[in-house]
Amino acid sequence: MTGLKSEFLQILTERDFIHQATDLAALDAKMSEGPISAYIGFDCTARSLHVGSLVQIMMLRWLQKSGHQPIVLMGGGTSKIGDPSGRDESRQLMTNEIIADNMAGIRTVFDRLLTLGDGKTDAVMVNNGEWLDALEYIPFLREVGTHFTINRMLTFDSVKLRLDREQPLTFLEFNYMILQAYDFMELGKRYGCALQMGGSDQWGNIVNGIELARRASSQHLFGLTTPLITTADGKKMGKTASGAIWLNEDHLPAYDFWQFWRNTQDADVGKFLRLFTEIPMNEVRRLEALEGAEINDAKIILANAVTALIRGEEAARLAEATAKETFEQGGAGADLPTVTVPGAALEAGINVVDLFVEAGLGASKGEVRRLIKQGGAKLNDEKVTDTESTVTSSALAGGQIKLSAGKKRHALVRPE
RNA sequence: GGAGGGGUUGGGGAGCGGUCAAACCCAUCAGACUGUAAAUCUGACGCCUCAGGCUUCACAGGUUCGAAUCCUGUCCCCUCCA
Repeated sequence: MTGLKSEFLQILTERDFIHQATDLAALDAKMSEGPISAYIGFDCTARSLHVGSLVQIMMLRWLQKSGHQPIVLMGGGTSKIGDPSGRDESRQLMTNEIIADNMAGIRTVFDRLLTLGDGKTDAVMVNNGEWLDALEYIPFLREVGTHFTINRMLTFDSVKLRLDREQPLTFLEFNYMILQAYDFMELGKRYGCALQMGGSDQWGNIVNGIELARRASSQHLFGLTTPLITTADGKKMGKTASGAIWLNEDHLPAYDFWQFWRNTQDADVGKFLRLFTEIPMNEVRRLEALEGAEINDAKIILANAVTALIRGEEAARLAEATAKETFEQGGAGADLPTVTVPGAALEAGINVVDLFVEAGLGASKGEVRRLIKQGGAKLNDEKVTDTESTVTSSALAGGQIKLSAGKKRHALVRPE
């Protein structure tokens, strides 16, 4: 993997972004000659992307930083079909309104991380609905359909997996890979896009696009995939108890986002620093070499860097300060989740159990009772022992009450 | 269209008239140990007015003192044949 000339590919190699690539040498030559355009497709099945897409986003960022043009392809058209890759079951079909709304939400991340505009290396956002929605069936079949054999399509993992498990795969979904291939060809024609990147599960789709473009429009395109990012214990990254780690603030508060990175396992620190931050490699190597409790410093740096990138410097600072105050000084940081209760109600006294549920530290009263019985519930850092006890305004400390469920989950209650 | 098999608490999956809020595994949560890590150990894991009560085993009825378990109908899924 040595001897690469282009800055972009050097960075990607050094930071372990590359899993597979088609003709890396030729791509390297092309990229070191001058700027190219490259794209990554994103599904718009939700209003926000989550950390699962972060590797791809970082790649686009590096691409732009090293002087090339990123194209963010929003799957407005393909979201109406649903990628069967990695899915056992068909996705629900989405309406135009939902898709448009989702695209707007997703856009906010790219606004922050890429420079979008009209300049030579300014990123562009494109919706594949632009060309897919207007396709005419017969002409499409004649232009594109002739280049695909069913024999070959059946060998692709996304298809094979479903068939092997004897699960239904609709004709609609079966067409997904053809449309994605078509996307690549169209982007090549319209924007001079020469490279598609994506997760390793996209390899088949990407290769299809390259072949289609070669046969149907004589373009020479390239593909590159990232490895599947798993945590050290082999789990898919980005899932926690409370759900996905969303990139958008309105889906997941910055404090929780920061905590996610702070709680990275030791073994993953180096990998995450490489993939999700722009910290120079010599610094990364130093940080990942830290041992014992010292590696916690590296985790804080990781959390700060990623949070600053995705949510802004200010959000990162606030989250770190709150964490410091809460965990190291046993206090209550300002950025903790806060719930307000009517002053009068607090005056009269609220049952502890109810208060915990109110604060979102338990899904049901039963859960909170259990928490208390097991000694995991704290009020102003004192263990709650009685499920029947009542909390009144006398518990206010500095105008607020701090509730804790276990060591990591905290919330503030304020009267209003 | 015909013949079978099946739908159980987040996932997987037992149970097949009472001893069933329902084994076990995973996930999750808490406690201990730690470093807001991992591993390990312990406990919990439907809801509530919690030593008691209530609602659950696709849905609607029925049989029975008593049903997740038996019967009938409906919906959904799978396999095989056409």
